[in-house]
Amino acid sequence: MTTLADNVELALRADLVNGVHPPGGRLRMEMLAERYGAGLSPVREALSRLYAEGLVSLESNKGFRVPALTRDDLADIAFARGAIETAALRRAMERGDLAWEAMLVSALHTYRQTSRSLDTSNPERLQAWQAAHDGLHRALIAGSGSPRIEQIQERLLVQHARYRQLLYRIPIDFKVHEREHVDLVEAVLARDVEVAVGMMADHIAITLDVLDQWGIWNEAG
Amino acid sequence: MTTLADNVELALRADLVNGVHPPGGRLRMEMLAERYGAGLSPVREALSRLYAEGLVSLESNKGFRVPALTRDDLADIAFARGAIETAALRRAMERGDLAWEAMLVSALHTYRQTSRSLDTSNPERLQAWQAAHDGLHRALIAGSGSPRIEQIQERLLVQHARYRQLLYRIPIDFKVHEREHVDLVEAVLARDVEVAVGMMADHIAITLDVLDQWGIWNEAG
DNA sequence: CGCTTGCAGATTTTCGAATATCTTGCCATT
DNA sequence: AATGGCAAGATATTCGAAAATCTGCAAGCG
Repeated sequence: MTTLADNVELALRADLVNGVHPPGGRLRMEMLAERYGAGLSPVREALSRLYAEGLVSLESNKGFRVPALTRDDLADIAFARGAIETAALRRAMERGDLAWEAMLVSALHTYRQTSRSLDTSNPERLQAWQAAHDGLHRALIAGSGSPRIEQIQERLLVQHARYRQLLYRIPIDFKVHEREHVDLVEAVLARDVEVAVGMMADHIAITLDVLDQWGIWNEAG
Repeated sequence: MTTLADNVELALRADLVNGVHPPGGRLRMEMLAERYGAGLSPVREALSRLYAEGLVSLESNKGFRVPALTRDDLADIAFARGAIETAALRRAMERGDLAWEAMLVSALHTYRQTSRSLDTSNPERLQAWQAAHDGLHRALIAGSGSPRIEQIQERLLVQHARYRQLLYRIPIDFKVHEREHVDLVEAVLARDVEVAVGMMADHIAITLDVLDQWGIWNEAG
């Protein structure tokens, strides 16, 4: 049996990623308690965990807030992801076994299928595509065998996901995006370490470049 | 003004690092509340944060525990540190300015002085040396300009610090240890990226090797 | 007119008690 | 002797109210 705080944490994390609580805004305890059907204690515990995860901010005696979305912040996420995921990928390619390869191929397949039937105006399809995309990134480094690296990556992915709201405002060529991943997995399976790591680094850096080109940051923070 | 939960978190983190609460043991709420002079709410909030930080574990309806010290866990910390700190160092060496260099030299000086007057049986001196050592590692990557990388490193350093208890059971050649750091900083200041990054990687890996050689893991977990 | 001061309402933070869950040991049953 | 169930105590979790803190505004003062 899970505790109430666990449930609230889960629901709250999902809502934060989906922009239900506007970035930059306050998170009033009473409002949250009502929304998630719990008392103040479980809500506060959930927020405390999310605070340590970096998904909400906290100022003493002034309560919790949703961090604003800024260019600098996204750049930082991208840099951290680059560091973590390239190191993890390198290690996964050195020690990953057949089971890992199988998982990777499976994740790629799921991603390609959801990518093919993607329709950004259909929330359900979008959700499935996002899950598949993150799943592929998780699978890529799953072979590294490092619980900490996986946890850190997981958290960076969640933080990155908050920025997808912005990304969908501009026309993305999903074909190109899909090709990046297909090529990357191909290099990984060929155990071509330097090429794969390089592609991973480029891929992670691209999101920021795209947003910069479309001048998103004036309107959004 | 800070909140009670903040104070408890701070005190608890220090105690966990210093082994006041035995690894593998339970952390009973009432006992903690008394020890830190607070009610259950602030204690629970502090524990919730530390849980998300990875310093304590939590099982639903069974409370919090101090994670055991195991070889696998230390190996994981070392790997994660290697990934984070080498990437951060590389970037710091590319973009670090004179202010960073000055900070680095200062941190090295403090470390050398405390190292020289080190006496592992003197808690105060030991504490100072530990602080200086961690400070030097923090300074090394401070130039990277990435809040997230710095936070992740900070947390890994804290988790690593729990293992120092074990490290002090064996005779360490602090002269050699000091030399490693001096050489590393020298390479960093010379902006010799590949050499410096390689030294950093080696340095982080060594702790585990040393503990393995002395067969610590049978007695300790 | 501008600045401080203090009050009222809103909100966060903390407490103490109530509730839910787990653990242990005993007893009945097989 | 082993197993299963149950009750009692210990403990974690949650609630509802009290206490502390912040915010905005208006009165008082220079």
